[in-house]
Amino acid sequence: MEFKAPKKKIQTMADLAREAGVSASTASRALRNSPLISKETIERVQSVAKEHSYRPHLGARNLRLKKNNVIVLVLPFNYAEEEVLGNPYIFKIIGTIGSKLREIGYDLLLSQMDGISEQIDDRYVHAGIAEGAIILGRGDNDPSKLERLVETGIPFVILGPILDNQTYCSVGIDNRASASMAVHHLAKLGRKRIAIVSDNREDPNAESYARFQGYKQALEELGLAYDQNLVGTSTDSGQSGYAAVQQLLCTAPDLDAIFVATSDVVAISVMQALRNAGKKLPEDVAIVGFDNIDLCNFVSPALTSISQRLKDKVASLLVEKLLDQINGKPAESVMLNGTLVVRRSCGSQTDYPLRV
Amino acid sequence: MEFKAPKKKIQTMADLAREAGVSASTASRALRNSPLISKETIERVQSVAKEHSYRPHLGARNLRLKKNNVIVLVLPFNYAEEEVLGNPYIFKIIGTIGSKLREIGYDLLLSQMDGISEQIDDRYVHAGIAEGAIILGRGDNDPSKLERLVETGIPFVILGPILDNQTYCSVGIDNRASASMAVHHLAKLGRKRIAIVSDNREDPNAESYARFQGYKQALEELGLAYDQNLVGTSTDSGQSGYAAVQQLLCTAPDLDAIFVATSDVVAISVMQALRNAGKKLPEDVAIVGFDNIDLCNFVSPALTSISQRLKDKVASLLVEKLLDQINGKPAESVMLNGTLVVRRSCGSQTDYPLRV
DNA sequence: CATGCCTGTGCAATCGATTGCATTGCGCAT
DNA sequence: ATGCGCAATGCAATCGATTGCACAGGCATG
Repeated sequence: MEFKAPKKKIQTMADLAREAGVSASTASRALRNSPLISKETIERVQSVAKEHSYRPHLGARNLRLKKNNVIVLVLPFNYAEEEVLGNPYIFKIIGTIGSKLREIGYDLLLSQMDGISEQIDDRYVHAGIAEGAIILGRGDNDPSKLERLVETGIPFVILGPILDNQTYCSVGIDNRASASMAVHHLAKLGRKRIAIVSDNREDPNAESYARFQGYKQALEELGLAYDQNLVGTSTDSGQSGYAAVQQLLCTAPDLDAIFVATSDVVAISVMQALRNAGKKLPEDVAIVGFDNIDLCNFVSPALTSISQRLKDKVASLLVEKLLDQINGKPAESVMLNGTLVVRRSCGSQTDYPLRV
Repeated sequence: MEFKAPKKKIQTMADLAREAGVSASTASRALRNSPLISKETIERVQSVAKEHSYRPHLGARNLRLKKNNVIVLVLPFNYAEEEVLGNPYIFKIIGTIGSKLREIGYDLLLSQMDGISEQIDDRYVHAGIAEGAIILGRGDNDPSKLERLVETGIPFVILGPILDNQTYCSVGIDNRASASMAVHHLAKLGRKRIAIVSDNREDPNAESYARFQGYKQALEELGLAYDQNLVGTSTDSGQSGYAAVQQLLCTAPDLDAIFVATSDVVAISVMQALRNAGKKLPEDVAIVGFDNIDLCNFVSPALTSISQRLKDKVASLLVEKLLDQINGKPAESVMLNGTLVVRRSCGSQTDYPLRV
């Protein structure tokens, strides 16, 4: 509350105006280079402002203009908990979204929420704190919550798959096609007993469901039989890869490839578990992960993974679509294709070489 | 701008007051359970408010109260760039800080900045957007910038080491002591040729400098000679571990341990590089990293690392110290001790066992 | 000389919630 | 019956920037 002012306290527009010998309205216009004001006045006001390093109070401006240039970024899961591990991916997206928003003069409010819908409305948008929301994934939320959020008229976009009949805008990758691609690749290497590790949600709206469908679809296209014994279960935590491997080696000891549909972090623990069990990678078992995090390059063997082209594309699209809505334009959902980045866990010889 | 109101539009305090048959001031007091207002009126106003799901406009309230319940979290490096990789650690801290702030009714604004000082002041605090700042590390910033920030009177805390004569509050771990601990542990395993990989900043204020000092101090205490050939250089990126190993194997082919002072991610790539060079881990070379990220458990061999007890301690302290300042209390810097988490990269046999 | 127009500037209202002070009405004591 | 005090409520100012409208002065034109 108590600042030591440099000389005289120029805190408000009125102070500034007094110092420059004009009215507050003139000062305001002068700072914004209004054509209504004479050049001399503009220069004088601006130089006084600079001298006293005056900054307009944005809270007051926002109130008057009914604007605020803030969007809220919602993490539906609790990232303070252990599951953080799963997502260098999300972190990158957050950073990129932040940069994009800054470019266009918006600030980013970070929020962790469980019950998505009402809170965004009550606490941020209707409260005049933010103009819209970017939601990073549906988390465990019932899709109906998002439909209710639509009814409030709040602009928002969500990162995630497109559901049937959804009336809002989402940006996501085509999980089904990406998963299929992974399996096709493994088959091309000659693998016949291709397992999947997935978190196996029943929910047809979950990403893992789409990935699982892609797995089955690929098997069918390849003429391979779907075998329940080749299906392993994991959560999002690194440790859960161990359990999945333990299970799979029991039900299908002859497996020769695993598509870890959950995430790269789980895939890394899967590889570790396989090694502990005496398997040679990639000779005995080939692995494909999901997300293409940077660490894929630095584990042994380097991990083949599906890249979601996150950095530019996803973040820009989220921001762009949200702004369209804020500006009253309709925004349609987008589905991106993943790409497969092949590394040595699939027999590629392209690991970083070390010349000694 | 154009919402479809449920029935009548109750957007402002005045609307609500009209609907409840009272004045705006009474309505305002009623919502806040003022003892000045009769019980019946309070109930009536609150029920009307609930019925129309009225929410006060926080921007207006903040303007009036000269408050805003927002703090800005500053990432001094650009996390949108590749270096993100280095820090699952930072991400966890952000999540935990967010939770702590929410508990006490504060929101968190995320900001990426290069020139720290002026921007925080101009854009956020003096502009009435935020009440204070938590700065996650000094980045490449000149310490004088922070001293200038002190002069503005803005409440802030910084995550990082305590510098000599610094007049603001910082929370950090004792890098020197932690590094020393790592080296002592390696020596206890019988290693004699202990190398260090560090980003080797000249800057005596850098964390890496303190860690390097700890390394030298430990060698001295142990009666081991400091050897320039045992010093490798890395940046923060995973890839840089490869170069460091290449260099070290050339200058000191007889090394039997490496303390990777940069980060665990670099340590993981160091291990990978060593393996590619035909070294057996941990038999030929023992490794200790820094940060104790979750992945330490899931690489092979599991990585021994220094834990910064980040989740609770660091985040709470940052928040607590900042709030003290906002409330006018002085806040003193704190230095925490790291702890060494021993895993198999140092010969421990405590990796996750797999029972098949 | 009077009217009109244009350039610059200031007044006052506005955004929405809060709060010091004034006001009303009622009960109780003198 | 008059006055005092207290409980409830409303009025109006406030936070700080913005903007529609009114107004002053200068110059040119009929």
